Amino acid sequence: MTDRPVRTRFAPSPTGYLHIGGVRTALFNWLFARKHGGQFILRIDDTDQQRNVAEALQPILDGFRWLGLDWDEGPEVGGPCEPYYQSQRSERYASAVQTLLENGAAYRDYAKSEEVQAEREAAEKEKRSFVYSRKWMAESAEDCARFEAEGRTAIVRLKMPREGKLIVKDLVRGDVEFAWEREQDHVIQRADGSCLYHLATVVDEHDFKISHVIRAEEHLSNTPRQIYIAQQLGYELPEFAHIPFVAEPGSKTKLSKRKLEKYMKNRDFKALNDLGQTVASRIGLETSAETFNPVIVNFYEEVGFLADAVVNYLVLLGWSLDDKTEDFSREEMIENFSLERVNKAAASFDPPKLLSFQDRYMQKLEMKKKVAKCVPFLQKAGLIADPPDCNTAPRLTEILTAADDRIKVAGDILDFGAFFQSDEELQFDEKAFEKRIRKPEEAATLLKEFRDLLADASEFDAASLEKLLKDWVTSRGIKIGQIIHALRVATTGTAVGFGVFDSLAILGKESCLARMDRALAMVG
RNA sequence: GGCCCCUUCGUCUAGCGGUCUAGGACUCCGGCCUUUCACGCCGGCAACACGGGUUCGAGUCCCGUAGGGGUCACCA
Repeated sequence: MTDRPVRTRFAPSPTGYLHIGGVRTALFNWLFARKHGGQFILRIDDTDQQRNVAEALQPILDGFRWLGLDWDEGPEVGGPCEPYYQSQRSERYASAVQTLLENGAAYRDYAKSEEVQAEREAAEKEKRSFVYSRKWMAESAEDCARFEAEGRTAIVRLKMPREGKLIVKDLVRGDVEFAWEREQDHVIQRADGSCLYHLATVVDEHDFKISHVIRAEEHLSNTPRQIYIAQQLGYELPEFAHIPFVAEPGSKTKLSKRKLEKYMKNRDFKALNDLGQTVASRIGLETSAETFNPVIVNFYEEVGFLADAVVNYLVLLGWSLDDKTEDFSREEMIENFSLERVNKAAASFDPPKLLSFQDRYMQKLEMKKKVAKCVPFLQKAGLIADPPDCNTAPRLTEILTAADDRIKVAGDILDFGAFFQSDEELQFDEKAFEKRIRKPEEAATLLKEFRDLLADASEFDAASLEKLLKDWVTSRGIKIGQIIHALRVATTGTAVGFGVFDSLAILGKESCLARMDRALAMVG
């Protein structure tokens, strides 16, 4: 470990959405920086962006904000190392290329891409590993002139060592050895002067004074060339930590946003997705599989997950403290995080486990906050006014109290839409109505009898109603099951939900009677 | 295919030579609770990839095999 101030970074591409695997990587960077009192920096990889960057970046920044992963430097907040957008840093890259050229660590190459491709194929055919012949390498101004006279244009390649080895010291994996002869003369600058990723990354890391490069393991094999670039530029090397990637559910393959169709065949993934779709359709959210699915973090926000639950789940994907602790507050996470305890093997994304964290966090959430989380969903569904009137909070509190653990994500409040609809609007679930009201012989009669009893009730709280019904059931000589299901369907429209007496009390006498009358009328 | 990485219950993991008849969590399966649903509670199934070493002793160290994965761009 160096004694440099700790500075970590995450470099999202402005693609319009935040990938869950990327978030896990960002989280580890953030945690490490916070733990060591350092800075967490966001750099934007927008070099090959055709689209509107600001627009495509917004969901990503929103995602980070929602998760509570604050960045010390980067877009919107600025910082001493501006600019943080790669597209604005081309001069820095170009000057680094110039230095490399002057050092002899890079050269102008006049080969046409077909020519290099041909060499590559020939090598493949002979089953030897490909090494560029450097046939069109310009070593002097004369060479350049000669090649240019042939109508060729130059790109810049790294002049990589062709013997010896490099040991990459990795904080997660230990020492990893690479042979230089396997490395290629990678292109670092195109004919049009634009620079490539590896060069840009190394320059940025130096300019931003990044002390620890914590990234997914797919970058491990890129590390030698980056180290070479840094060394040739005279940069102090950062520490490297290659963390395992997040894998597909039930597989070790890297989780990707492109393989949704495959994931949908996974029962658990599909269930999570369906949950999201249900909420989305109830709030009239237009969704496309591209931008709204469980691989994308914004999905969780839209559906009403708690950021703390998502983060807690994610931190345990590839990291653990001990053999039993699973729940961590943000402070505890920061306090306990260490790269030494990061695993080496890929961890697959497991929707049920995420859901269980969400359940637990929701159960712990204080009522006031729960109410606040649910309000926007009711508004978007058009069930309450925006801004809410003064009845909303108390009523919602009553409902949430009665609903208890049944609200797993904030969007689940829409399961109880019946309490916000007018008596006339209430939709009866056809199947439930058939099974509980129309089909049982006595149901309608009993419902009518109880309705009249209810009409005379003086107390309309849950406890009184329960006593009322139970006494009546006893005196009438029937079982509670013969009336209670019909009662639920008649008043809430559905066969499932929280306690019937709570339901009646929340609805109030007037609504109960109106709804029961409607139901009875439907039986005919 | 070359190079590199990885390998404990279905999944996330604990385990850093004896405390492992391998622990926890999620899932799953029973049961209890119960007016439905959910929660909760109790119980259960389930793993050291394989083969060699080293050692008095190996899930833990070494080597090999197999399997999985990553990477081999004028993408990032």
